[in-house]
Amino acid sequence: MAAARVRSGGRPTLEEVAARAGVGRGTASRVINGSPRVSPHTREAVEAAVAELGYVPNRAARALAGNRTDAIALVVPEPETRFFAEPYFSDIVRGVGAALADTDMQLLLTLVGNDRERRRLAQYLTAHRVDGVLLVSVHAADPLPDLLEQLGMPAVMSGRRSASETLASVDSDNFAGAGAAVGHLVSRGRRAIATITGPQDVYGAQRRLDGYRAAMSEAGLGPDERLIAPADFSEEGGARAMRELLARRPDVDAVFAASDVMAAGARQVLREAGRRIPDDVALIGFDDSAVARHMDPALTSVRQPIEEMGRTMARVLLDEIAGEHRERPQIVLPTELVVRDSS
Amino acid sequence: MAAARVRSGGRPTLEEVAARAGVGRGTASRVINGSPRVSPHTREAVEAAVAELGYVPNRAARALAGNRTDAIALVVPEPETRFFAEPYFSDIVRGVGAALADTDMQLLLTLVGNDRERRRLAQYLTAHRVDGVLLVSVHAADPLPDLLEQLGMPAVMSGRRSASETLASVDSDNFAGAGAAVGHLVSRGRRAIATITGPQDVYGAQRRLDGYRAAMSEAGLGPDERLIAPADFSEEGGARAMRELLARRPDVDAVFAASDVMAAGARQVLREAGRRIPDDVALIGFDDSAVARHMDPALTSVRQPIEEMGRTMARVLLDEIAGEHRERPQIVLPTELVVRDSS
DNA sequence: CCGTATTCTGGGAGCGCTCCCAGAACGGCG
DNA sequence: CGCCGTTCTGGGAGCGCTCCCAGAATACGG
Repeated sequence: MAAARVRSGGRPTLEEVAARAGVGRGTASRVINGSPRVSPHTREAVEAAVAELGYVPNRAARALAGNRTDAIALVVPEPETRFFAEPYFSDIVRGVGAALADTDMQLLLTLVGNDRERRRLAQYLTAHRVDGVLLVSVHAADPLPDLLEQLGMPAVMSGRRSASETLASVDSDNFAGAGAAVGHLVSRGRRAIATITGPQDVYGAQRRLDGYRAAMSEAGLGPDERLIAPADFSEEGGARAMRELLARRPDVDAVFAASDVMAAGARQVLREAGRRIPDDVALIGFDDSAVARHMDPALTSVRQPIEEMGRTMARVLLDEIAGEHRERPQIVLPTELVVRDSS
Repeated sequence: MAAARVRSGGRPTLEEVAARAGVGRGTASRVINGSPRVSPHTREAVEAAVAELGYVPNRAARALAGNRTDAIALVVPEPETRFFAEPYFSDIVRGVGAALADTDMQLLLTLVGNDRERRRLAQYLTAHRVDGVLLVSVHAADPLPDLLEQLGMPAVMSGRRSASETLASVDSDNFAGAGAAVGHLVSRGRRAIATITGPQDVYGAQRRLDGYRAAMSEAGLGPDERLIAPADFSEEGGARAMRELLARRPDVDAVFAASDVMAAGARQVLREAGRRIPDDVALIGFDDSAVARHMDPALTSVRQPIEEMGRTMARVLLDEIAGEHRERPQIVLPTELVVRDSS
């Protein structure tokens, strides 16, 4: 006759563990949370009881009593097709997951759409549903980062909004990556090296252009604005930009596109114009995505250590939650040029 | 001086909402949970108080008191590179997210590795950390589904383990998809139509082969086992299989690969063998991934409605959690042939 | 107009845990 | 051997909510 109504799916409670180990609830709690102020003998007894009973702490109770949730949110901008595209999303998730594996932190996935939703989100996040927030694909005008900062919620973003980012961030070295791409083209004897840029309100895209410019002047290939065509990270945008470049500088012999997808668009146009890759025009992309590997010819591309970025973001966030380093680290991870057939 | 220690980041509690509305805690709770047993007048008062205070219920307290978590877990097999690859993961997440957007269910992302971890996972999941589980990329021998079933935990999987699946599942019509691919090839006048299969312990891969076989005999192209080459969904596997096929049936004039990635491997081999696509050999893949769109020539492929699968999985799970339909629905969503240049 | 059925409402109990305080047990020193 | 400091321990209080039970308010029939 249901002496005790089945609590929580019949799982043992801390109290039961304590009783079994012959100690008090407080002591059992101490052992489970790794407090040092427990005698070895007692500790063993509690640990044995935990094992025998298959005790797993109730998260909700913990969260309620401890005023924390042991959960972090990965906030993903839903409308951004780009972020969802290979390889970004999967790899970030994989990296974050790896960093969290040894922790008992949970990963909450939160898809948000427009700015209104983002504001509402800030409220929800603070209503103590998470201990910290991972932000990806943040635009310069995004209200969320500042909101989180005001609320004092630990947060780390991938990429930065500007050179003087106030939140903790993990970025890849877009500047050096672009430089390496241009350097490689130069070393292959290319002179009329053009670039197709990403949207300039994305800091990373800015840096790729900066890197291009710096490498060009360093190579003594003075600035020629006709070699710079703006686009928006899309395939169609890449194609359009390539057409412009061809019109303005028909002698172009290399193109550095700030994303693989734009490179794919450019390739299409080059092919239609009868230019052979890499013989007539060398082509380099950015991201080292599946698109690059399967393009024909296989695309040389600048690889970002995305999985490692995810891992690093998670680690930085965990530190921040633990109350360490209040100095908002700005981490920049190296990029790497992956040379294939297109250059 | 700190009359009340800042609770929960200073957020209002139900009690405060109730006080402000001039009602009891119970009544306030009823309004917030949409109980009908509240007078319209009272309801309005509470709703006003909620709005003024910006009240958001504390999840942990709710979970503890209500013995539910309002959270579901998406369990992702970590070692499986395939699942993480385009387009599966992103699209499933997107679909699930969309279905959950109107709910206040949270999405927990759980990456699991080997079987040992999976067993441990079952324990954690039951320790009432989630109300339900979404399983993707399940193998025939996976212990997790049965574990969840025993524990009575609501669960839905993508794909099935066999024809007689006991858990709720959402699958795509692999059989019809394969049939459509073969039918298309036949209608283009191909006769020596080969197939490169996926691992046969994956039910979906089985069904694709079944669909191929059925369509072949229907077209009067009797069975020829030499036209069937097994592989493992990998690019290298696809290449190997293609070499076999070329050796066994040099007259092959079409290949249906059970995944785009395998098709990419096959394309490589065909090209090296001097066979033109589609002139000499037509090629069709499965998944309609980015790889297909960017392949040269663009790959004809069978599209699965992955995002919709995600949405459907979430909906079925929510129903199951709500206690509806205990009959474990087996849903099969239609596939669609996307014809491009390779066939 | 009263009794009874029917709504509506307030608040006690309790979910399982952490925090913290006070008391018990132990140790070292004079 | 007694005193005080230190370590260890038990358990009360409380986190914010839901569940549920009585009691209050209202409605209805005779």
